[in-house]
Amino acid sequence: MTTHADRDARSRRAPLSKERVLYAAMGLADKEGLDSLTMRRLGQKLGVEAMSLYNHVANKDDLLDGMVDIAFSEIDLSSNGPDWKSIMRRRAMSAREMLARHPWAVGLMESRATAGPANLRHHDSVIGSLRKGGFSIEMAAHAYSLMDSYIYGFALQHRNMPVGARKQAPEAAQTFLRRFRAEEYPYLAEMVTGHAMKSGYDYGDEFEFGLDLILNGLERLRDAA
Amino acid sequence: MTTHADRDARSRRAPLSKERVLYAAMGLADKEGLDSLTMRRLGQKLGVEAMSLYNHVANKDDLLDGMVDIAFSEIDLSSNGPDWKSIMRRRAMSAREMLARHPWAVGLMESRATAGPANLRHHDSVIGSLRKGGFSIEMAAHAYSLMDSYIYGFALQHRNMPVGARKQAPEAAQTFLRRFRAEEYPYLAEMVTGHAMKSGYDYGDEFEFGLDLILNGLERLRDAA
DNA sequence: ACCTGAACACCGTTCAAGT
DNA sequence: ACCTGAACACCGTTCAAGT
Repeated sequence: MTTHADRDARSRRAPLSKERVLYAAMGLADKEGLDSLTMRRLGQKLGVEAMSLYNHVANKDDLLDGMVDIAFSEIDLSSNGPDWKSIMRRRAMSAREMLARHPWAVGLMESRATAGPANLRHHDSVIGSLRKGGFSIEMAAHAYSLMDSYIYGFALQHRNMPVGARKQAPEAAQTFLRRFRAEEYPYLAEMVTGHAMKSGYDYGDEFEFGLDLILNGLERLRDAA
Repeated sequence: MTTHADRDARSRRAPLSKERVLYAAMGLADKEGLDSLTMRRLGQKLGVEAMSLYNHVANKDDLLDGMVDIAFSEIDLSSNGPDWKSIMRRRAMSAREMLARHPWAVGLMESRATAGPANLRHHDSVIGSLRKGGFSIEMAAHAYSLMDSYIYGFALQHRNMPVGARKQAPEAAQTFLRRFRAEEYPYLAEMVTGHAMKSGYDYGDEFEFGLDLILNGLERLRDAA
């Protein structure tokens, strides 16, 4: 039965478009996780039957591809800066923020076979910054592979942490410790109690240590060449 | 209807066990991808109905947890070696090989909340090697985070490459180039044509460049402390 | 103790039918 | 042109019933 309220809600809502579908999907995945993103739930969120979505995306893979490309477009690529290093540093920090905002993105990259336009633009911009910074093609390939492996790997590790460990390390570490006898894993126990359990510890802070080690190493190699 | 052949096959087969279920699941995921690993297909492979599997694993998550822990146990942790650096290098290379053998493993780590015994043993061994090598707790935490982010991130990147790019780069790069006009992404085009398309190029070879840069950087910081 | 068949509540996706 | 309802072939998982 179609009530007046239904009809009102339907006429009031903005018309569907691929863009609206993609942003609604991102919002759902951000808030409730990628598992909660089903065509039926997404349709429900948009006040529409699941089948209507197929008027705007070819299928679920197309939906996921679109989401990933939007995520890519959120990374800061501005190439004004004193040198390649500061540009790469800003990009890396921005990528990490994006991956923290959209925890599903790192897991989704895996299966996306075809890179979208934002992704291609991203590749081009990064390689361009390195080349203009004096890197040879080979060195630019090395550098890019290294930086992105670190960025995405860090996001993966961060995401795998027991939820609590990201913000309130101490409590999480305690429940963690309870799971095994300290004698069995002495070094691990030492690290948990003597480091991760300290208040104020946030695994996210580890990012800049590795990033700077990598950027400094690349700088050294570039200068030597 | 139960035929003689059915009965024979069933009596001939080894009795099911958690171990057999886990190894069959790994074989299926290795060969046909994680998407192909369904309880029904796994049961079929073992000559059993899907429901029988629940006698040996609590549910699918338990199955995946078990697979991940076996994968972890395949990483070489032997701690004989001249120094922390060579131990860490061998571990990293071994981890990368494991992740290449089991491409599903890196994607699965994401959702595994509870680390298995092999995983905990792994953590303890790595931290132990670093501590014995003269790293402070803080530096060991930095180093571990950096190395593993790189290892898993590299595996993720490697897995995301279009299939062909892993072995036969030139063909893959050509079809890649056909997808966009070179003028639009000049630096990307330069890299593809001038680097990735060269015969003999294998993205997997990039791993050691980054690994050694990281290990050398860590060594420098350790020596300075 | 282990395995099975039927059933349940979900998926993504198709297709003819509505407006 | 866009949306819907019913249907299809799949999932993971349960439960009572078989041996």
